Order: sequence, then C-alpha cells, then structure tokens
Amino acid sequence: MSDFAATALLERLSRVIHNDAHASGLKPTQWEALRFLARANRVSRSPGALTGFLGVTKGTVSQTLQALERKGLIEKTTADGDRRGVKLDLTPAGRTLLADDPLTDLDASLAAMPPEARDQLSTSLERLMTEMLARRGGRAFGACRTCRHFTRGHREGAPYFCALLRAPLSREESEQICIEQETTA
Amino acid sequence: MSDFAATALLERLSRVIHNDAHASGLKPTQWEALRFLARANRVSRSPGALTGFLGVTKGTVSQTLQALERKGLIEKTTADGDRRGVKLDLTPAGRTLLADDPLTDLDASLAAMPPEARDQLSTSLERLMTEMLARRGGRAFGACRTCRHFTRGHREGAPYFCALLRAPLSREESEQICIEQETTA
DNA sequence: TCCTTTAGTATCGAGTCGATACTGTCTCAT
DNA sequence: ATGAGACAGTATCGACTCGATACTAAAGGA
Repeated sequence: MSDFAATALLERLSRVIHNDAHASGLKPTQWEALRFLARANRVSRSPGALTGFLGVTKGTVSQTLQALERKGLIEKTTADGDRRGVKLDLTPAGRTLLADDPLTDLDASLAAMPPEARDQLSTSLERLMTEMLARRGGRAFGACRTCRHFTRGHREGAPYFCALLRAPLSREESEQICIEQETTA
Repeated sequence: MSDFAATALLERLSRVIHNDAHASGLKPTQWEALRFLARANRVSRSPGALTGFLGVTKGTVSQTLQALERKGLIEKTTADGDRRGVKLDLTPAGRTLLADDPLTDLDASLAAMPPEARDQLSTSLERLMTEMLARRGGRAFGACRTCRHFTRGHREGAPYFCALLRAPLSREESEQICIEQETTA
C-alpha cells in the first residue's frame, strides 16, 4: 500500500465527477458519449470509435447509444461507403443539452485556480495519462492536428490534409478528436 | 465551452480508473467501499459514513454492502451503544483482496514520474479538490490528525485525543479517515 | 407518553457492463 | 465468382449501480 497522496485525490475526484454526471436525466456514460460525439471528426463518429474511446465492450456502447437515441439527442444513419457502419450525429437537442454539461463545474473550479498552477496540473496529468496508457496499450485519442498523418496546405480549398485517409481537412476538423490519431514520434 | 486541457484529461483519467476497477470480480463502487473501510476509523466504519463519503443515497450503499457481505469481504455487527447502527469490518478475505487493488496501477504510474512532478500534481489536485468541495458543500474526509478536534497527549495511555468524541486516540487511529473531520481553519 | 429524528433496509425502474451469441456486410484468396 | 473469414453492430442475460420512495425500528426530546 504505497499510495501517493495523488492516488487518493484522483480516486476521490473521479467519484465527484461521476456523481455530478447524473444531471439532466442523463447517466455519466451518456454524458461521456455525448461529449465525444460533439468533439469527434467525421470518421470517428461511429459506435466502433466510441467503443475504443470509452474502453468498454461494443454491447454496452450499443445500449448507451440506443438510450441517447430514445432521448432524441443523437441520430443514427447508415455510414456512406460501408453499409455495416453506423454514422452518429448530435441532434439540435443534443447540442443544446451540452450547455448543461455537469463537467462545466470542473472547468469553473479550474478557472478559479492561479494560471501557473493550472498549467502545472495539465502538464502533470498529461504525463500521467501517457504513463497509464503505455501501461495498458490504450490509445491517446488526441486531436487530429497532433497526428503524424497531419500535414498542412496540401490542396487549394482546405488548409490541411490527412495523409492516412487522403482527405483534405478544414481548420475546424483539425481540432477534432480522431480514432486514427497517432501522436508524432 | 471553455474547457481547459486539464478538464478533458481528468474526464479521461476518471474513465480509465473506472474501467480498471472491474478487477477481481468486484465493481468500481465495491472497490471504493472496500478501500474506505480499510482506512476509516472506528466511528466511520458505518453505512452512514460510507454514504457520506461516496456521496450516493443510503439505499445504494445498503445494496453495495450486501454484495460485499455476500462475497465474504466484510462483516456486519450491531453497533455498540446504538442498536440502530451497523458496524462494518473487513474480513481477512477482504483485507487480502486489497492487495489486488486495481488502483495500484495508478500508483505505479505515479511512481514512474519524477518526484517534483508528482508533488506538483498532488498540490494542484489538492487545491482543485478544495475548490470543488467548496462549490458543493461536500466534506473533505481527511485524516483524523488534520482535524480541528484533534489534540495531542491528553491521557497517559494514548498519545492523542479527540475533543469532539472525547476519546483517546492511538497513533494508528490518528492517520485514519474520520467522518467528523473538519480541517483546521 | 407521543412525536420526531435518525440508521438502515426493501423495492422499483432505468441504466451500465462484461460475456456470449447472433445478423449483415465487406474483402480477399482462390 | 465464390466461399471463408474478418468486421460493424445488435440482442440478450445476469450482476450491479443509482435515485426515489416507502418502510421498520431504535433513540431522544418535549
């Protein structure tokens, strides 16, 4: 039982975050799914990608998505190009609900901290996250722009380009979460 | 959607911790309960105290405790002095199981960090925790020794004393979690 | 003594979650 | 082209969480 102070604090903070996430008639997992879909790029808005992101089985994700659909927060359509796939999109109602995201509380608490302390925290958490992911072979799920397949100014219309999907990227897309993201080595 | 980087990281870390906590046939909440009972002092090893610690309803706690009892990890006895109360204690099996605590992974990851980074993290998390608790009027659940009712050397046998419960405290007890704990102002 | 508070349990309904089994769809090597 | 296997999702089960509500029993006060 070595137990650094940070371990207990993170455990407790996790619990607080979890408890808060029972707002607006959603469950914690449903909020996480909703947030992911709001931030994921086109190719990542699928049940499979969400499965990888949440780290649960596809069965669970399937049910969570059904719940969100029942509540009218997301919409399912057949993916174009592959009729096995399902494309997920937030409905206007889903987008509106995000304004009540209980995680806003955490943001507010962070805002109340001195900026250097906040930056320190981010840096340390990032390092810890990397450690944890390495320990289990999980993916980082970072933003498109931090990916090694990301290049700039390849075509006229779009400012960026994805070398893996061979697709042009808008500025907005470059900030989104991508399942294929691999941090630059 | 202000969203500091730390918010996303904490959300994600919470999920990782949650996922890991499905080990050894226990559920995340059961692990949390088990850990609490291992660290709580005499007066705090009750369903009521655990309810406050977890921040869920007493009904939920009641069921979780039944599950732990069924698995032979805890033992319930009537509290002495108040026949409504239930006293909780880990069984040897429960104590043994704690060696497989999935949170050990987090500890290991922290151990891999440079010491100063780790200390920075603790400090920042502590500050954040305080902020969050103030925002909702939650309790800190700190160690007995950090309480304002804690005094030293009051009686011959025991080195410390609780002014609230008017009870002598051993060195070990002074390190445990107490529901009545109020941080010194 | 009655009345209220307090500690905990019982039960319900919605949801999570792993496990397992299943239906389509795509892909590729023959 | 076609048949085998990989792949994307869904269906169902059982154990559990969790809030809500209703309940029992003991304690304590006026």
